[in-house]
Amino acid sequence: MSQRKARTVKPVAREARQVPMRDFSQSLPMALLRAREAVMRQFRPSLRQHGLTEQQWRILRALAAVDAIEVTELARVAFLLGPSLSRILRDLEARGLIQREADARDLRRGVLSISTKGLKLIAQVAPNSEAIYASIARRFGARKLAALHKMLDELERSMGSDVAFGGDTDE
Amino acid sequence: MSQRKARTVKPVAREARQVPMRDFSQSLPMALLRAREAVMRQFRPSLRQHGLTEQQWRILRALAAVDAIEVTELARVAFLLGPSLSRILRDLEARGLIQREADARDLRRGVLSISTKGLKLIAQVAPNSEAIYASIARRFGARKLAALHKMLDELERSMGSDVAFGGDTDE
DNA sequence: CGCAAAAACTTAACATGTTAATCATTCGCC
DNA sequence: GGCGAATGATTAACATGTTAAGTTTTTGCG
Repeated sequence: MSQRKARTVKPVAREARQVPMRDFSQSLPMALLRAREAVMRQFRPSLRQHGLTEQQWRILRALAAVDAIEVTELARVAFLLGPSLSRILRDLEARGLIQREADARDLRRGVLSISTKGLKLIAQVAPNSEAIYASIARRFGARKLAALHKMLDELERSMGSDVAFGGDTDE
Repeated sequence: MSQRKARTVKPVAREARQVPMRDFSQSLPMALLRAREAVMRQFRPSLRQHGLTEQQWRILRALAAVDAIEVTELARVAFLLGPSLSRILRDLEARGLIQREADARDLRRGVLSISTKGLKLIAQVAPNSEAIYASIARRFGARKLAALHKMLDELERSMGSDVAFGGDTDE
């Protein structure tokens, strides 16, 4: 037991593990992740039945709300990074769910719109999706839901669009 | 202008696009995603400087808080799916940041612990990370932050561990 | 004992997240 | 007009999310 080199790896002793960090349970990103996952777990099966991922669904919904939209603007609205959006658009276009053409005034810009087929798919998924949302609002409470939305919005605003703390650059 | 087949794809007319869905701005998953991203944007650069991803950091923190832990339990605590965890553990072990051995009583189970090297890395990152967290708490308000945590926890609980609404199975 | 079912991981396969690099087009300016 | 910088979008490369399938070891039980 007092050998200098143990045959099996031994955990570092508790006294040596004292690390200057708050507990995991107080991690804000973790709390947000857990809450979001709990909500998405309700929606995913329904979307999956229709062959859609969460992100694809976001894009279709965003397109259904407008006449046409540019790629960059869609990325902003659907909250997706450019590279992810590029890949998904390629797929959705191949499936005939969306249409795309170049902006005549600026050939760099792509203009997107939803297709009739895409609209039909939305019409199929929407009722179920709305029912799930209603169920969530009922269980959690519409009042509290509104309050939560407000706080999340405030949190986002208070972070600003920049990074607030540089810290030890160290190199 | 009255040709039956336009040479360029035309957006579906507005009247035909009326879809039975609430607006994007009221999407709870979207609000949670945006808030989380706003927060994570503060932490990512610091983690990145030390060659860590968000998930790797979660694992190291979780390991630092205990003597040793099984893979499945770590997945639960760090909120990662098994396959993701498997990959990350392989990488962290190769980098010497964690240790692993098999449970002598049940060879299926892997027992993990953080290494001295891992602890040193945590000690390097933690101060910056804590400073960022403090900055967030200060900007958003400690009171509001606690209230938000409470609501997120309640939301998660109200979703339950199951899916509450079956919906149109349809096939 | 022996063997089918369950449990704990891991691997596989494909979609998305994330940053950096690249490509094509347009803009600003001389 | 022409050319370097800026812009819009895509591609590349690697990490993780997500579901299904596979592997190894245990369990439960006839």
